[in-house]
Amino acid sequence: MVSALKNGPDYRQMLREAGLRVTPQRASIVTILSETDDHPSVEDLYEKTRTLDDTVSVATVYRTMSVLENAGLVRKLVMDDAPARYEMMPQTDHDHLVDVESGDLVEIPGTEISELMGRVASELGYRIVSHHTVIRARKV
Amino acid sequence: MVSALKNGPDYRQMLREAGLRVTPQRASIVTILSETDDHPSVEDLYEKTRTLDDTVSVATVYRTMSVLENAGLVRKLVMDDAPARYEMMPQTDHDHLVDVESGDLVEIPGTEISELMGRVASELGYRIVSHHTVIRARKV
DNA sequence: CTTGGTGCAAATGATTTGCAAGCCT
DNA sequence: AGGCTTGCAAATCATTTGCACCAAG
Repeated sequence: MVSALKNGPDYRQMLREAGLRVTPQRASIVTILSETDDHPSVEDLYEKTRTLDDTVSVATVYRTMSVLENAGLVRKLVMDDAPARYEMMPQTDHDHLVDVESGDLVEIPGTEISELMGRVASELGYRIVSHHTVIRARKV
Repeated sequence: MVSALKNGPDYRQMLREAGLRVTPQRASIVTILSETDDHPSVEDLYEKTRTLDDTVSVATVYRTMSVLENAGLVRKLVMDDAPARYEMMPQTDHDHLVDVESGDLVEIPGTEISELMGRVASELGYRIVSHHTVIRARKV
């Protein structure tokens, strides 16, 4: 999952295709977010990105996440009481579950939940823009 | 839906049964929240409650919501970008949808969504504690 | 060049908290 | 009486923004 090239052209291209300017900061942030398998907060992302590129500021991480979210490249996970977390927009849709004991974020594979939501919303005359669902659960 | 008695003993009792102290502030806040059919934010709640009892402070509304949530008497709806909203814990379960145009909060009747979540979570070895699901959607 | 991006620090907005006084049980 | 609650104001936390400078296209 880890690319050999730091800041490889793949990420730059992804940005360019979305019609966004490619800055070194954006490339670094996307690199870090892409190669991480947990769901980092802005603060996490900031710290990790800094090890790769120390010109990045927190403000830029916030701004970048916002831009990427609007471009549909990343998904924001709104938490109940903790700062938001982010993931690259998944190709295989899934939902999330927070382990209330550990705080871990577990991915729920499968697309059933959002399909059902879409169906139910359309019965009310709506089309889903996004659904920010976080399930709090405890190990059995 | 609107009770004749302001601050009726029904709400005081509801608090007492939950093992909570009954203060005039709590009674007022619960009265307002119970008799409202939208999903007020703390600020909304504070303003409305003030018309009934001007000794209430915002801090107390926050503290009361927190206490009531822990007692399982109210449900907190975590929004994406706006302050949290609250509703009395519904007997008939339902989910929520935010109209991204108007900001309106629409209730999605039915229990299918949370049933599916529960089923899917249990496949991962979890039992749901709570799920705060808010769907952002746009009118068709 | 020109527009948009960035760092820094200050500003904002929501929610929390320390403290002294007051009320519920 | 004694501990939980409250109001007030100050504090915290996450996120946003103004501004002067810099860089991508």
